[in-house]
Amino acid sequence: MVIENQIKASVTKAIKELYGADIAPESVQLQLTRKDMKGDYTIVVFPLMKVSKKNPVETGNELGQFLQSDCSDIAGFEVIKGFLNVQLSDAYWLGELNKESGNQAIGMIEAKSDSPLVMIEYSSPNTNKPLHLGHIRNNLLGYSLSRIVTANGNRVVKTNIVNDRGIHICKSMLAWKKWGEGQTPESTGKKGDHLVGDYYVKFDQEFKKEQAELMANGSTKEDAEANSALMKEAREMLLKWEAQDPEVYALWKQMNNWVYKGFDITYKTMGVDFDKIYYESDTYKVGRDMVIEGLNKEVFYRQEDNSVWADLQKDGLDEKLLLRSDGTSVYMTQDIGTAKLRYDDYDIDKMVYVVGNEQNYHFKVLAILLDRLGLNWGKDLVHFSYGMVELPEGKMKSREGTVVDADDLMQAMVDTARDMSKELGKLEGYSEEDAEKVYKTIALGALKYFILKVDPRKNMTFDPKESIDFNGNTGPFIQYTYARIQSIGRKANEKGFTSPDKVELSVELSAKEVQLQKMISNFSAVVKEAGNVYSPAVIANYVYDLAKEFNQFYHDSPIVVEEDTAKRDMRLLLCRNVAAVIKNGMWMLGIDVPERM
RNA sequence: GGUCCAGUAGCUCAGUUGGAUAGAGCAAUAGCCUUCUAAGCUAUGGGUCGUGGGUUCGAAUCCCGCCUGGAUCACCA
Repeated sequence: MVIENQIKASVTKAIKELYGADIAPESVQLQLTRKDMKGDYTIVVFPLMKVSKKNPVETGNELGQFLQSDCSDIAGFEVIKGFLNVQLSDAYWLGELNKESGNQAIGMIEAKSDSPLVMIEYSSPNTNKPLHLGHIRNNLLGYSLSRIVTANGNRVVKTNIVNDRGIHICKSMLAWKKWGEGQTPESTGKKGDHLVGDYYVKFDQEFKKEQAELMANGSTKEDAEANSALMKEAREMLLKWEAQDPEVYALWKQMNNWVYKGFDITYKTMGVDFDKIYYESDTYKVGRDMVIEGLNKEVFYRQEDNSVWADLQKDGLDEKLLLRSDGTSVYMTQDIGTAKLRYDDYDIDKMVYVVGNEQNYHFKVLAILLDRLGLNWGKDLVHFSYGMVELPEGKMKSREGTVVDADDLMQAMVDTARDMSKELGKLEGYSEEDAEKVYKTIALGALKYFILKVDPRKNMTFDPKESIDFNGNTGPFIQYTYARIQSIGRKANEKGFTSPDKVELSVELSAKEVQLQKMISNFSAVVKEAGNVYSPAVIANYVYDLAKEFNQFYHDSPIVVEEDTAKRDMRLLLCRNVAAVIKNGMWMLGIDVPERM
């Protein structure tokens, strides 16, 4: 904010004139005053005692007096212990209010054609089972990040790498072939991803059965695993797939398509999308070529058994396998290939991978390898590393059936939102269809906010009971605040009050009103911060605080019913700006706000 | 064992470029709807900020040791 620089400059000047010392304006410790104290900005006096050679209170008072006469926006000050609290004039805050008047894009910077291009990868599902709670966190974080990065004035490409090949999908295919009796999503009425997931589970069950039988007949665990006929069949299927055996390939395509159709529904419900989707079946060969190229350039080396490695010891890491001795590729190879394709497709300035923190090591290695292979953004790639989602009873385990399915969860949230809304008697006069849209907005708002408000780096506990709560620090609370403001706008219109563009600078402001305007003025700094540290949680917490603040203001300040025209205008404009900030903040979280709820 | 991350109220979480009396929500208790949406507002109780040292005018925040939990160090993805 401009005012901050002004105050810092003024403090610098004061130090020069009062104590004859030179200090750098940036060294002035300036912060927003604690909410429970009087004042707007606080200057920490302690560091200045060295040059003032006086005690903190004296220094503070002298400084305060100087500032008040030097800076016209400063209306008063107060020194408490070693802190100089400066109070800005109402006129200053009203000026700030007028400045953002009618700005729907408040807090957002528009990208230009030469703005940095940021590619964000998220979601990255396997095609052998439906999406679950862990994927939800990934998708919501990725999508929100894309919005935050956009709001910071960058061009953004959202991308998804689909892990569509490998032994896991062969397991589902094999199980379907053996026991599926030709079932399809159409014949069963099941979502394709769930149907395929069922066969993945089926494979595992049959495999376990087989293992138990082998061990009952005297095999050791190791032998049983080595002699598994099922596993052998799955591996053979993978080889056939790699050789593009027509039958296997056709089945693979068919089952993957079922899954994609299912995923599309889930993504749509979740409200996320992608600009460009990559498939591992297209990228793994490119990766192999890249590794061979690196081998020729002697960036990598080949061992006697024909496997290819990267030596990372001078980077403080180990050696890393890139191609198996049989020439097939590993995970790392595929990521190199995907990176190469993206590099060719887009003029990427920055690449962000939204992937769980269990892969920290992988991305550290990937960054080094891409750099060695000459991809300019490789070294600076961002691994947006987020923590796991745990349930109150511990980790999700598919074997124990404790995995929370994404579709089920979202459906349950919508049902709860509907019940709650009907019970509260809201949305009377809405058509069934419109009401249903609002239920969905609230349900998804609750889920998204619940997940995004937590610092992404941390593991989080997901308690279904809590997530479905719509009171307190929740998405619906914020949505409700927005709807409330919209309602005020409608009431004002009914009474014929046009929302003003400018308010008079002579209006007196209450502490709450100043506080609200202060928060609005701070919004763009919050957006910047969120962009710098890649954290939707920063936005989430800010928007919550703002909504909380607004509700307090709302509670004891008449708005539409205020008789004083100037005051009413000021409050109406304040409402409008708060609404715009809430809407934009929520947009950055990928959460919609309803006009009524 | 090496590396990385985390530990804050009964529960879920904020707060770390060092600043004032560590904040919210949930849960509990007590209030507020014949003026703008009560999915709201107000009040009360609840803390050795894992632990022991250190640096400093000042430490939840920085440094070192230790304890606890998690991740990772695969010719798995």
